[in-house]
Amino acid sequence: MVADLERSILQRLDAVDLRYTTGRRAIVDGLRKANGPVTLPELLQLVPDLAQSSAYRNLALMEEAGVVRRLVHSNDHARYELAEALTEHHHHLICDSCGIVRDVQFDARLERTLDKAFDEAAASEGFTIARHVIDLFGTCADCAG
Amino acid sequence: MVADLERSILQRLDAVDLRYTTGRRAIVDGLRKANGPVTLPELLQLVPDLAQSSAYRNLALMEEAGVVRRLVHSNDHARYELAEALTEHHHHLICDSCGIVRDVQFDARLERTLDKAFDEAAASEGFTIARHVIDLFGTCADCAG
DNA sequence: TTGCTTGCAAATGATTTGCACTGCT
DNA sequence: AGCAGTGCAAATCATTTGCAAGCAA
Repeated sequence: MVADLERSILQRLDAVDLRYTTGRRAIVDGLRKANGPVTLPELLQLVPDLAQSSAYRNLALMEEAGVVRRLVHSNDHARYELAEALTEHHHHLICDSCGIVRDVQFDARLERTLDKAFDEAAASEGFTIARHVIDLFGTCADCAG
Repeated sequence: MVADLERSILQRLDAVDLRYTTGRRAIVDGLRKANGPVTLPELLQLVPDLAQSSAYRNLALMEEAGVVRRLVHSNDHARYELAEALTEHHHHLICDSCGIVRDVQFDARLERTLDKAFDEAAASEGFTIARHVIDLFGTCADCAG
């Protein structure tokens, strides 16, 4: 499975003439280790010996290459995760109290229902929907304690 | 109806010792006129004679007062709209091509279904959901042309 | 060699803030 | 008078970029 992931990433990078360097591998590994999207400072902790500018630059390049996704929830640090094409469609649970972000998946049946409903709602405004993003805000177990 | 809105805003501002000044009224009117959340430059166009810093400052203050909501979809300008408590629960259609954002509402039945499904999904991660945000990305009628 | 990469330091750009001034109350 | 509100200009801070050096094909 991991080999598949690596191959897929290599393919995407190749397609835009980017090398899969040690630094980029380290970033990908860092993103894989985390169980949710991470901020840049968090990523730098997971991947020591990585220059901040290189992290930013490579995340941007890999975002364009379809390997990484960038999320912006607030005004401070953005968060990064592996692109859905490489993982699985999922959504986010965001704790209002501590700001942590965790992944959640819905079952396929629900996703189908959602897509259908969203398409219909969007049609009335003349939009064609390509994808949806759902953020669930609330309180995490730690903060509820 | 508008009177209700004004009263409600006044109430919220009063609660945190803010005056409902001409400038703030102008901002609120600007937000009401728009049919979707607006960026700061857009707001300044809708409300001439408003200093940029005052716009930012008052939007921030009114956000804290629960009158305004700030949305961040990308790295550039954030977008502002009236808080849902003052309007109606809705979601956003976002055009990948031109970046425009339009409001959409789902019917109450769908919203109930969503809330229930989200609560269940979140429970498995120990989260308690307070609210959800749904962004539908795609192509608007103008860009599809 | 050729060209992609990297780290450092400097630049950028949205947003914020200090301060002196204006205007309610 | 007394204090909230405003505009201007300067400061912040995440992120981006220029550049010279490193490395792989």
